[in-house]
Amino acid sequence: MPSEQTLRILDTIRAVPRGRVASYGQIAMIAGHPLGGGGARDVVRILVSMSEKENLPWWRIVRKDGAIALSPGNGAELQRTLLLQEGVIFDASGKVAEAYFWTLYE
DNA sequence: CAACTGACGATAG
DNA sequence: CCTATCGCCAGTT
Repeated sequence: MPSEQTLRILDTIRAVPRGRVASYGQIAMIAGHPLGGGGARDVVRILVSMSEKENLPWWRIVRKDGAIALSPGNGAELQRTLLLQEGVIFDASGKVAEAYFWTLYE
């Protein structure tokens, strides 16, 4: 069974609005985890192991620089497609514009 | 129960 | 610009 911290992260991920993306560190921060890279690792672990079992919008999670974090051939193309379907645009370098990052204002 | 696994992020060189 | 290293630690096997 997931811990409370895990549940908080799962909940935070589910709270990302459609057509927006969030970074790992951002999720960790909102969920109340220590930053500096360590918190982001939590999000990674949770996504890797639980995104299939839980009902998570894992495709809305990207790296802080806007690039897709997945390795090519491991779902990266799928993630890009899913985001495009939600209206998220990628620039020439394959990154999401900062304007698409979830801001918590809504 | 021990070892392994990671889709990050900051920093230093 | 790039690579290397460290911090962080739940979940899976």
